[in-house]
Amino acid sequence: MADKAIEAPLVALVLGPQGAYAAGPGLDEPWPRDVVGPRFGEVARQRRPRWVVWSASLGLRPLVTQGLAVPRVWDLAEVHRIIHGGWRASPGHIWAACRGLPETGVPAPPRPRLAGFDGDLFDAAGDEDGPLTASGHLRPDALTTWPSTPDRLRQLARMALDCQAYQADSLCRIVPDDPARARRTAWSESAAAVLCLELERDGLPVDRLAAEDLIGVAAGRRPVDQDDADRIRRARDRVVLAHAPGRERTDLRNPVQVRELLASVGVDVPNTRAHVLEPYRQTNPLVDALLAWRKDERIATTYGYRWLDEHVGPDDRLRGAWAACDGAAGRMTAQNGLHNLPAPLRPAICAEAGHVFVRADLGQIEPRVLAVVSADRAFAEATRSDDLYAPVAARLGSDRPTAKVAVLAAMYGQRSGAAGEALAQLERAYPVAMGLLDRAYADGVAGRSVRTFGGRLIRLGPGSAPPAPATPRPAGSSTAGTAGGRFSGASAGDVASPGLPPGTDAGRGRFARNAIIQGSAAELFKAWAATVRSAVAPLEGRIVLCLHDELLVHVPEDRAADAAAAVDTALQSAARLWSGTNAVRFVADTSIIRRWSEAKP
DNA sequence: CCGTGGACGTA
DNA sequence: CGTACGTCCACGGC
Repeated sequence: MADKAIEAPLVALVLGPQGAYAAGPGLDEPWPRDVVGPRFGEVARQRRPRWVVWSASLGLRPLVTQGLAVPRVWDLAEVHRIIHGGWRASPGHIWAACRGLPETGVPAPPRPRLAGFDGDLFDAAGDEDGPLTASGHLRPDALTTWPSTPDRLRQLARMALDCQAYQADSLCRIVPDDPARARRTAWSESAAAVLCLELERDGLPVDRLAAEDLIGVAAGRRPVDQDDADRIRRARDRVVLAHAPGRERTDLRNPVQVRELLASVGVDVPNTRAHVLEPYRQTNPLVDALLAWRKDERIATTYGYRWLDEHVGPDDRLRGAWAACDGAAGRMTAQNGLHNLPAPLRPAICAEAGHVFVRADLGQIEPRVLAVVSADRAFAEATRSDDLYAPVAARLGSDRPTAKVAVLAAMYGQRSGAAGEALAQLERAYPVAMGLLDRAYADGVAGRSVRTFGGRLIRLGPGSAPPAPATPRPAGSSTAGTAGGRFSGASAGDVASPGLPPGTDAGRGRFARNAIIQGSAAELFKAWAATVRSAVAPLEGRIVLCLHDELLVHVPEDRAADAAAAVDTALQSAARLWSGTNAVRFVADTSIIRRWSEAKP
C-alpha cells in the first residue's frame, strides 16, 4: 500500500572541488560552491526528491556537516552492497556492476606516498577528458580530482542515474514474492548511511569530569609525563606480581610469560583467557589479582586518558567513524570505542544540561526476526507475548529456561548434544522456523551464498571478499578477492579471516545461519532507527548512539515523553513495513534517563 | 615496518 | 550459545 504512493523523483547530486551538479527530471543545473547549501534546501522543499549519490559520504557529507536535513536518499554504495554482498563499493565497483564489467578490473586509486604500484597506471584513460578508462571502467579519480568542471560533474550525475536504474531493476528480482521489499531495504539502508554522517557530526555526550574519575579508578591518576606513566604502570603491575615472589620480572602483557607464571603456582591452563582462569579465581589470589588487573589494563590502555583526549572533543562529545554495514551480515559499525565501551565507564555518558536520553532496546529481536524470515505461523503466534519464551515453553511442555536454551541453541548452536530433548520438541513444534535454520546451515556448508530477509547478499564461497580495513589507509590496497564469486581461486584455508566465512563445513554452516538472522535483525534495526530519526527531529531530538538493538536519543528534557512515545510508534510502523505483516510482534524497552548507566542491565 | 595472534570489550 | 566487530599488545618475519 505504501508502495502505491507516488514515489519521489530521483535527483542525482554530485559534489566536486568547485561546486556541485544536480540532475533529474526537469532539473539540470550546476551549483556554484557558495550556493550548494541554499540551493539544496530549495530543491528539497520544492520537489521533495530522493537524492541519488555515489555514497552518502561522497555526496552529502558537507551538507550534513552544515546541519542540513537530508530525508530521502538512494546511496549507490549501500545498495551495491545489498545486491552484490561484501563491503567494497567504490564508485568504480558500482559502475562496473552497472555495466557488467569484471570486478577484478576496477582500477584502484593511486596509493599516496607508497612506493609500489600494481599496474593500475597502465589502464590509461581511454579519452583524456572522459570519465572512463580504456577498458570502460570508471577512472579512479572520477569522484575526486577529475570533476573540475560543471560538464564533468554533469556526466557523473547522469552516470549515477544510470546506476540507480540498474540497481532498482536488480532489486526487483531479488525477492520474487515481494519485489518491493528489497527496494525498501535500499531506502532504509541509504537512510542509515546518512544517519552515520549525523552520528559523526553530533557525537555522544560525555561528562568529562565523570569520565576522568572513572578512568582514574582503573588506571590511576593522570600521568604528567612518560616517566610518570611508566611508574604508574609498574605500580599497577606490582599488585599482581606481589603474589608471585621470585617472578617479579614477568611481563603481564605477554601471554606466554603469564602462562609460565601460572604454571609455577600450579595453575596449568592451555591459555590465559578469563573464562579459563575464572574457576581458579576463588582459590588462587594471583589469578584473582591478574583478572582484576586485566580489567584495569583494558581501561588504562584502550579507554584511558589518551582515548579521552583524542576522541572527546572540546564540546565534550565522543566521536568516531560510523559505517552503515559491516562486511558480513550488515550490522552497523563504529570506531573509537563507541560500540565497546566497558560498562564501568557508562556513567560518564551523560545528557547535556536541560536534556535527557531516551534509551530503547529491542527485546528478543533475533527469535522474533526468525519468525518473520521463516514465516512460521506458530512461532509468530509466540511473538504476541512480551516474553516469547513463555509460550514456547508452554508448547514444548518445558520450563522457560529450557525453552530459551533450546531456541538459542537452534539459532546459534551446534544443534546437537546440549539441549537434546527440548531441541527435538522444538523441531516438532515449529518445523517451518527450524527448517529455515537447517536450510541456511546447509547452504553455508555447501558454500552457497544466502540473502537476508530484506535482500542483502551474504557471500559464501570463493568470491567472498573481506571488508576493507576500518583504519584509514590508502584506498585500493584492499586484499585480493575474486570477483562476484565467479571463478574459483584458491579456496579459503581452515583459518578464519575477518569478513571471510570460516573454512570448515560447520563453521560456514553456523556463519550462514547466523548471518541471515543477525543481518535481517540489522535491517529491522536500521529501518527503526531511520524512522525514529525523522520522528524525533521536530522534537529537537537526535540519535546519538546505535548499538545493534539499542538506540540512544538525546532530547530536550521537556520533549522526552513525546520522544519516548515516538520511539515506540516508530518501531510499530517500521516493523510493519519491514516485515510486511502484523503477525509478528516486536517490543522495545524504553526509558528516560540522564546517564546511560541508569538503563537496566 | 608490517602482518598475525592473543586477549577482551560490546551486541 | 554462536556470530560479528574494534582496539591494544607482543612477537616474528622481512
